[in-house]
Amino acid sequence: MSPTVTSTGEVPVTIRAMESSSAASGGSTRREATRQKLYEAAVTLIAEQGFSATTVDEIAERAGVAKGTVYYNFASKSVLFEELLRHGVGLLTASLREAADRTAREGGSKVDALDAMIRAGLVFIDRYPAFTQLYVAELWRTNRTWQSTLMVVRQQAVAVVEDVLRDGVAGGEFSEEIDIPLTASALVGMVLVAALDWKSFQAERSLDDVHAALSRLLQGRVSGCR
Amino acid sequence: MSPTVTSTGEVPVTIRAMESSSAASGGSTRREATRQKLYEAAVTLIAEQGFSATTVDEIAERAGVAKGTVYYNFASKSVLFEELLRHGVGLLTASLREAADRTAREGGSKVDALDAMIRAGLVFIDRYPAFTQLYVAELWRTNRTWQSTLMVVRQQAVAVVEDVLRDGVAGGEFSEEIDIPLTASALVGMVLVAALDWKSFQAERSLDDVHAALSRLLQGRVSGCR
DNA sequence: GAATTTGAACTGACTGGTCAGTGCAAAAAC
DNA sequence: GTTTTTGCACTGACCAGTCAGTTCAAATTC
Repeated sequence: MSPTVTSTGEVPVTIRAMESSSAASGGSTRREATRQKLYEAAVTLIAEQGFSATTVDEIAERAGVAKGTVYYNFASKSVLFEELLRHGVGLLTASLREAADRTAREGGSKVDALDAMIRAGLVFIDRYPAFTQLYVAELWRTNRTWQSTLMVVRQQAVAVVEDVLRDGVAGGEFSEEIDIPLTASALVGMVLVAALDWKSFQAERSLDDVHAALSRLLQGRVSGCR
Repeated sequence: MSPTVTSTGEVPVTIRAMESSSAASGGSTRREATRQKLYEAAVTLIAEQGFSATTVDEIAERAGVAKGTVYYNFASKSVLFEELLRHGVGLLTASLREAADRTAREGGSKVDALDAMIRAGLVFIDRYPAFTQLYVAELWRTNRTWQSTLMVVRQQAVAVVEDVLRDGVAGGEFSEEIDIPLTASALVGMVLVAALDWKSFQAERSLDDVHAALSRLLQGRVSGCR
């Protein structure tokens, strides 16, 4: 399930896997290609309409595949959805972690790491807005069907942020008073909501622009300080 | 028969209103009380399951009312939902605005106003977690059905925050460089996501505790800066 | 003040339609 | 010759919305 391997430096966008993956590395079976097409079809439709309102026939049609194929590849509609969730969050966490690691490697501070992760988050949302939408829409639902999958998947993403905060506290860069899980949530929320609003209501703005605004907020440069 | 009939929406408070059992809170009419029960039933179910997965039969049952009553009171399932949205966001914006005004009246700064609004937001989410869940889940959906309602309703809430930021910039308290709409979104997101995580995963914590953590983040006291 | 009327509010069985999932024989693809 | 995909008919559950009929408190009449 690991995304494409990044060999060397050079802004390694580890994300490509979500789009039509032609041959390249691992088991690029025919089956894998079909599943990929189904993911792509499903993610858009479910983001637009929600899980229940999206029919399997629609997904198959959008993917250009027969309905039977859906069931040949996935046990059920909800299994398709769960695997889609895991797939997408895997890409996101890999990208966040990569940003944090790169910053560390380059000797940046923990604030730099957070800033790099904000950017990585924005890049991800820019590329996969539908997935992000869908994720947010389902995350806090009390529905038992996918609750366990969602919990796991949420924890994966938030944990990356928490790790950076923890290191920052340990290294004296952040106040010992901060509440790590809550601050991590709040930071994720900040990026998530700002980015979704960006995509939904001011899509013309550049990523750099949005990033700059969030950076400012992160560093408390909004009110007087500095 | 009666002076009570009105062709428009206006529900006149009838003479016997005081005597009626449910005089206490909002609803004075019988009809109003029923609608209230339906709102409450719908908000919980839709937050749990999503709009499409929630059946009208379920809503009626939970409200202790016959299915026909739902259709007597609302033109359709989605009209019920739209009115529910408007209703809830009305409560939220009133509460935010009240917090901002109170701070201004007491001579607080704009940061104080933002802080008071964060608290008001937390109090709201604490009281109506289901509504908040549902709101977040639907807000960025690309579905055409209620997009207009959602846009209006979103703007109402965010505008309150934007106003405070604008005043703060005008008064020199905030940097002129800040991007008002984006910062407002980000702040809303910060509170929203932190609060939802609080309710979902660490429900035992106190509101003050959560508020303190977010205050710290707002004032940039996380990283070194004072 | 008892009897009667009125109509808004409510009820729940019913209908027409939709959709997840199945089954399977034949065709492609590898 | 095995794996994967196709196409399509079918089923049984489920569900939004309807409608003919019931309830009951207030208004009206006598």
